[in-house]
Amino acid sequence: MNTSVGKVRDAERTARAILRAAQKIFSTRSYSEAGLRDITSMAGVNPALVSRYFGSKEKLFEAALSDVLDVDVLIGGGREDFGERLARLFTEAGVEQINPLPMLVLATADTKARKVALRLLQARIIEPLVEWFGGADAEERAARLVAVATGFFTFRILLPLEPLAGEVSPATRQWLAKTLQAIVD
Amino acid sequence: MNTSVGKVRDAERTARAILRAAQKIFSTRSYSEAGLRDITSMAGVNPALVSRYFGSKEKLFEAALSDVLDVDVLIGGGREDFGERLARLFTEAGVEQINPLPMLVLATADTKARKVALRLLQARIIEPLVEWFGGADAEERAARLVAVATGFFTFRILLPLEPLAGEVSPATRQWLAKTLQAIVD
DNA sequence: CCGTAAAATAAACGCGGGTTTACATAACGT
DNA sequence: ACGTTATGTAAACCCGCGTTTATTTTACGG
Repeated sequence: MNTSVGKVRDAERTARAILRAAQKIFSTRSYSEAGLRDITSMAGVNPALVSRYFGSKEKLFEAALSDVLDVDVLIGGGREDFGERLARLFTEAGVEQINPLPMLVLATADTKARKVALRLLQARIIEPLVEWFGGADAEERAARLVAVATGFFTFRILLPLEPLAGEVSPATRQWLAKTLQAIVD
Repeated sequence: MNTSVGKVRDAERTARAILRAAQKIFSTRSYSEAGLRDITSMAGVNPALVSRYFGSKEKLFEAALSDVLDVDVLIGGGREDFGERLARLFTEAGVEQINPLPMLVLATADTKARKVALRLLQARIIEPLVEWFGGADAEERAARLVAVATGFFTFRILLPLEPLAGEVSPATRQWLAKTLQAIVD
């Protein structure tokens, strides 16, 4: 048993370090621009370990995205303030933190990442969302929600368009809240 | 003067052929996945001609996107049926045709293409749109519009999410029209 | 202690990318 | 008609990528 910190040899710890680094990198760079050497150097390990612990770059991406996708931040509250809550979440989320939405948008570009993203999005977000919405048009509502959220984030983070990038004005936040709330009602 | 069709040597014609092929390819594949050899083979010419006629892949992308971006399809009509008109445009546009929206979304992934896309979007779409909107919050309205349109198209074409991909239901089209119209009013 | 297996590394491999270079061929002025 | 220039091609170059292989280093049970 080793209780010291630092450069101990621990497979689990190393795999986690790679996963965390991958999540950070994949949140800012596209699948093809995010080099395995970038990720592993951020984690402080050798590129070959990706093969060992995750099998391939694609599998690593899947693990990274899957670990980040969490529907509870969306539906973990009442339906009344749904729009307000999500609008606050989306406008306050910084660029620097790990975020599933940029990862999703960035994934749309690469064929491999796109397949993985669509599958995970369906299973981890859409399906619970449909369950939560209920009703005949639940699928449509869920799709509208992710579409608006993704579009908003695209121009807030990836293509920083001035009124949306940086600090979001109260007016735009209100518009976002209203638009999202309309999807629920 | 050569009036025959086919394999005549005409620099302008060749450059146009490359540009058209580039627009098609860049509408379906990301900047990094769209190989110059794919584009030039579709145009029926040699890859080296990209260097000659456009300077670089990045310049070719810029020319291709610039040629396709057209704000008139957005503002070329009355304000009353703005939402309806755009909703019909966005839901009827097929995957196969050249389309600026997929190009934009796909461009967000690559660093080089992103810079070009943001600059062109600003100059060719946002600014005329702001002019057309008028008023104090014109920038905000323009940004909201492109955000919603882009989000919608992301899940309609690139990440084909079922209720949005393929044939769009009347309910969703109505929702889109209403959402877009609310941005104008 | 020591030997064995796990963990991590270093270096190379194969491949495809954009781009450049050298060469071939068609068009056009004189 | 011919030589010059524009146009197009073929092949190579250089680079970075994901991945594999061979080797070194650490941990742990006997």
